[in-house]
Amino acid sequence: MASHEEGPERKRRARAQDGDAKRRHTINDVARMAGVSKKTVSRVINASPFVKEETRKAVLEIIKDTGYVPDPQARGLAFRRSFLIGLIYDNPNPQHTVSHQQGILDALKGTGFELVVRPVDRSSPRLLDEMRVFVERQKLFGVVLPSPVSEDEALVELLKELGCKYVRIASVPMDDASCMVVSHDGRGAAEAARHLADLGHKRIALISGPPSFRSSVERRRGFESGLAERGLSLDPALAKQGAYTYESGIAAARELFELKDRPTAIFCLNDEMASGAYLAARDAGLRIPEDVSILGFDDAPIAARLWPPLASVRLPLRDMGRMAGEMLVPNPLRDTHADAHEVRPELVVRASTAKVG
Amino acid sequence: MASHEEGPERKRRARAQDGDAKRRHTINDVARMAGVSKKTVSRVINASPFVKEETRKAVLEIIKDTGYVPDPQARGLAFRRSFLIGLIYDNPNPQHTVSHQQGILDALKGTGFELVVRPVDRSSPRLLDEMRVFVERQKLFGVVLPSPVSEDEALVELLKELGCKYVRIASVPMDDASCMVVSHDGRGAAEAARHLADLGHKRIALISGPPSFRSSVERRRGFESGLAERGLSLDPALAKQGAYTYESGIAAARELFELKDRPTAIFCLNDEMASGAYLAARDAGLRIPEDVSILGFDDAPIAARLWPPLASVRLPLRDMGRMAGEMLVPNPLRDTHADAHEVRPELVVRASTAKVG
DNA sequence: CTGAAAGCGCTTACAG
DNA sequence: CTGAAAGCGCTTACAG
Repeated sequence: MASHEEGPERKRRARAQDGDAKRRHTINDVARMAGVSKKTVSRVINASPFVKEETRKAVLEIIKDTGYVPDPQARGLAFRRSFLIGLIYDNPNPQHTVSHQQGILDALKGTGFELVVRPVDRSSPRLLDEMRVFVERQKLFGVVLPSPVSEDEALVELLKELGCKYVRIASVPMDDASCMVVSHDGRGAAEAARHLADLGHKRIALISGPPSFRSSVERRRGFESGLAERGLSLDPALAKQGAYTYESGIAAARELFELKDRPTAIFCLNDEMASGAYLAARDAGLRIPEDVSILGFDDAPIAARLWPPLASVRLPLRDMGRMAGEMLVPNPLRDTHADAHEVRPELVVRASTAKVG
Repeated sequence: MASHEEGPERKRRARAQDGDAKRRHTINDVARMAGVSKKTVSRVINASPFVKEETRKAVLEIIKDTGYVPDPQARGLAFRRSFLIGLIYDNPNPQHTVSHQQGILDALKGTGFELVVRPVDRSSPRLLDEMRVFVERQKLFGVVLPSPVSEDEALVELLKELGCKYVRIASVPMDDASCMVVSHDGRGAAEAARHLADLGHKRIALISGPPSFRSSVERRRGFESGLAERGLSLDPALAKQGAYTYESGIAAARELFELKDRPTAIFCLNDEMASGAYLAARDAGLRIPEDVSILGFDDAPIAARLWPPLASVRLPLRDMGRMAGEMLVPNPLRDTHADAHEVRPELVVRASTAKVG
């Protein structure tokens, strides 16, 4: 025997091996080993204040030594609530989804909660029925709704009816602050407008997204207010509506380039459409940025890969996901209402914009 | 009273409303209404053959009328197994993750299984410990391992030890066919090589990924065998190793363009590096495809947005995810061992390749 | 083919 | 501050 291995360390090993062979420990094992009732162990697990400090310590030590982890299914069954967070999304942009996911998981790490993903078609007539079954069957603890799903008021009503917590990620406040992460897309768009104006551009065009996306409405509003700050306004002839797609960006930009008095700069409300504008500019024989400045939104991976690199407005997607996750899961260590759950879009300047010729 | 509302239809409504107000129905409600024991209802739910057809029908009707859905937590607790499928990924490419997710969920739709996502750092020394807790605590029914996580033999061993089903998605068979979805990246790379050779290129360069990615190894192998089919071979001076990143693509392509006898075509083992090669070509004053043909792999969204549009090898990611999902969840309707779980990469020809000048 | 009993691993009342 | 009993909604043996 290694005689220097004595005292608590040895006891710990012995306990850790106890039953380690087959199944994991249950609350009963822990209770027995700690010499208390399972109810007391339960109180410790759930951080009940009604446990003598001494008892708590003893139980916690056993928990640590045995590596005991409460069974989420059993807890969920008794609680009538699972430890699952749902991510309900309908976004064509994979980067958004993955970044949000990553952020939510940052927040969930170590909490015992897991993330269940659910892509949906927000225009489907069966959406609400599907969501009802999803939430009820899984007894979801809460859900995260990125835009544009976050803009579905009927879905939000359903969640309230089902007693399911939710956090809406959107470009503008549209609910109680305690269940909103606001990205203020409008502020980013305003900054974009000021940037172009400060480069001397007067004829600045806009290619917007579908009005069914609140983000497009807000970005446009912000853009116009940014222009106004510089004493400019959006010429209706220079306002084109796209569909947030590459093809729609090409078409809208072509129309703009065919104008007698064509714009010297174009702000596209996402990078996909900006990519389309690149193609249209090339076809029209226009150089970027010498003949036309182009600015996008999202700072998608593609932005930095285009030539010239596309200036764009970046949203901190992962941070937004993390905030949403933190708002959903209980964490006594965190001052829940400390900060407003808002983020600031950031203008990333690249070579696609320049002083007006 | 609406006297035309009689018979089964009325009974159905009455039953549907029964208790509909508060909670959802349980197995006990269904048993009582069907006049059988809960065990019999359980047998129907689990498609046991030991139920009289008549009894089964009666129970199924009640289930349908009441909208009863078994509680997955309770079932899981009794089964000692959850109805959750895990997706464990470590892939810098969001498109891969989202497409795989979508495909897995296609397969899970209507089965009652849900997908829990888990990004990991495959180089972390704590990976195995984390995975053990994840799988054990959630009592995962099974997991999907896309590459490069699928290449981690230690992780696979752990899953076996824990009795957790798994499906590995990889570029080449590396396990029993019943737990593999094979994408045969090598075949796609061979096709790429033949394509370039058939355009008359002799000096074809390769920019590979890190050897720690099996996909890179397989793509390279396939590329070389494709060259061999055309009586060509890879000149070691034209083989550069990248890191699957944009920057590494720039650096590798620059080296190639500085060679006295530079290549007339470059095959990049992913589109990120091909984007880098575009930049390097521009800097070197080389036109694509007139001076140099470039071909990528992945057919990422960026491929069609670059100028000129990048030819690339496409993998049916969503199909691969769907296959993995189908292999994991039990489905009596499907002939599990019917098809080999393999897919075929597809060469997407675009303007970035041309006959050698 | 069907059912009564016991149990999965927790928690909620309810007592002390 | 602590515990014995009952229950969450299912399933596994075990009987018939």
